[in-house]
Amino acid sequence: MMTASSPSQTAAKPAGKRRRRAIPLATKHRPIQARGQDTFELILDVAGELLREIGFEQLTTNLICQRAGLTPPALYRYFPNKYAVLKELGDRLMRAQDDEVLIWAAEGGLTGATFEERLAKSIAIQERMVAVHREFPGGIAIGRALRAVPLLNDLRIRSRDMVAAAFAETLRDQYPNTDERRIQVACRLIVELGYSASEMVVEEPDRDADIINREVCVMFARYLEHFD
Amino acid sequence: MMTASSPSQTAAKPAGKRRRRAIPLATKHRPIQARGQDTFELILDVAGELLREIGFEQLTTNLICQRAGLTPPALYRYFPNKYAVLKELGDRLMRAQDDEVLIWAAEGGLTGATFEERLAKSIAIQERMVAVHREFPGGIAIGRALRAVPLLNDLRIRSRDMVAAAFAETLRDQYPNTDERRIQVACRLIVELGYSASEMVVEEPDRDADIINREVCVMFARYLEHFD
DNA sequence: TGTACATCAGTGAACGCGCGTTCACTGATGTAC
DNA sequence: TGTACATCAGTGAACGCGCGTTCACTGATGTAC
Repeated sequence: MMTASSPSQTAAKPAGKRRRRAIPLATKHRPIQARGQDTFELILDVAGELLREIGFEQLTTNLICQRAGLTPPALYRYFPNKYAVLKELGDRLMRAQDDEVLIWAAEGGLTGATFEERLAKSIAIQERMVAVHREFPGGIAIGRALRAVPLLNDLRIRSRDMVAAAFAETLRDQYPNTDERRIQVACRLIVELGYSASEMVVEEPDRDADIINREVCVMFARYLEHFD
Repeated sequence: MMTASSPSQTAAKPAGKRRRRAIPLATKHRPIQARGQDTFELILDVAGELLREIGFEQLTTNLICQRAGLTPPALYRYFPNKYAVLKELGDRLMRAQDDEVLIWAAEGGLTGATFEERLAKSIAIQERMVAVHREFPGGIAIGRALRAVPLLNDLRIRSRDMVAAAFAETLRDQYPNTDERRIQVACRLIVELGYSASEMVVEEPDRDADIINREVCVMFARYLEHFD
């Protein structure tokens, strides 16, 4: 066997199922002084930049420090590991998305007298989502990481379900006779597919962004037309 | 500076943008004898298993070897690195999906006299996609990796576009007056969202799999109802 | 307005581990005659 | 049907690198009096 670090190895484990160590994600100290807050933000900025350049797999804490002009213990003061950095970035990206959606929902969401009006509102939020994703430094790589890393995926799903719940709230009035569970699933589905479509747009920037945004919204609108 | 491996370092690069080394993905030798083929398959099986257990980030060549009862050079004989293993798995998963869709398309695809008939056909293929994903060892983790690793993402997109092209072929007859570009985008979108929905089902197994499958197909069907 | 002190923030240098990779080698399989 | 040889397949052992992490320390900032 190659590794023998385990002290209490009783019977030779055939090919040990490595215990999935719980990766701590919480930030350690939040900075108190202004200088520390700058460093904290610098680390996140640099991490986003590096994510865009090399992707999250190649990302290491050492590399972040090097680029930021810090020594490792400085980063380590705030983040226990690179996943904590990713989580903070993921939190912020999700929150940025959530905020846009909640504002949009508070302003009426999908309500509109005609099909065209509702469609326009749907396209508006879809385009906002794409914009948020694009403007966020390293947004694409963060989006990918959110799907790929199980721990972060939970984050993504919580955000999506929260948005979906807010969306369901607005639909419930419009479709009072529709089964509650169906409304919920439909909302989760619409939000998930909306995210997918915006990632599709962001990942393939040359390819028909406007058509994709429009068509996916047409899809949602047609679906909701026949929803009850 | 921490690293100084570069011999011809002229002016101190401020914080060197690491050159993204091209990762070789092709398998090296394909095995010739039966024994070698078994080893090749064993490596892939074990890799799939490990992917399911620990995810692709924690996956290492050493770990695959250990679990498979091989020494590293045995793996290294066939695969230059873990990405090559992933690529082979990704190829196979994509091919399994493609095959299902192509068979389905050859058998008529979405054609049907009534809305209900077309919907049923759509649900059938959607459920097949979910099944393929589920039955494939490590399918979930492979799916995630396909999105997260840029090199593999290209693979995914090629597969999707191929499927979309086949799908477009069937739609072209039904909607002779529709703009060609719109047909293409719509097909890419439908395929992408179909994949997303099936991943959603696979990732959250307890949650309303049947409803999700049905609703996403209703969405597509309503959309296509008004497509021309 | 200045001094003493507590706390916050970051440094410099080093560590152990395990990952990817390689080398020279042995053993297994197939084939020519 | 057996032997010699070429090629395929896999081993054992080791390597260098860089990643995550820690230690004891210095310097910066804020605060009490």
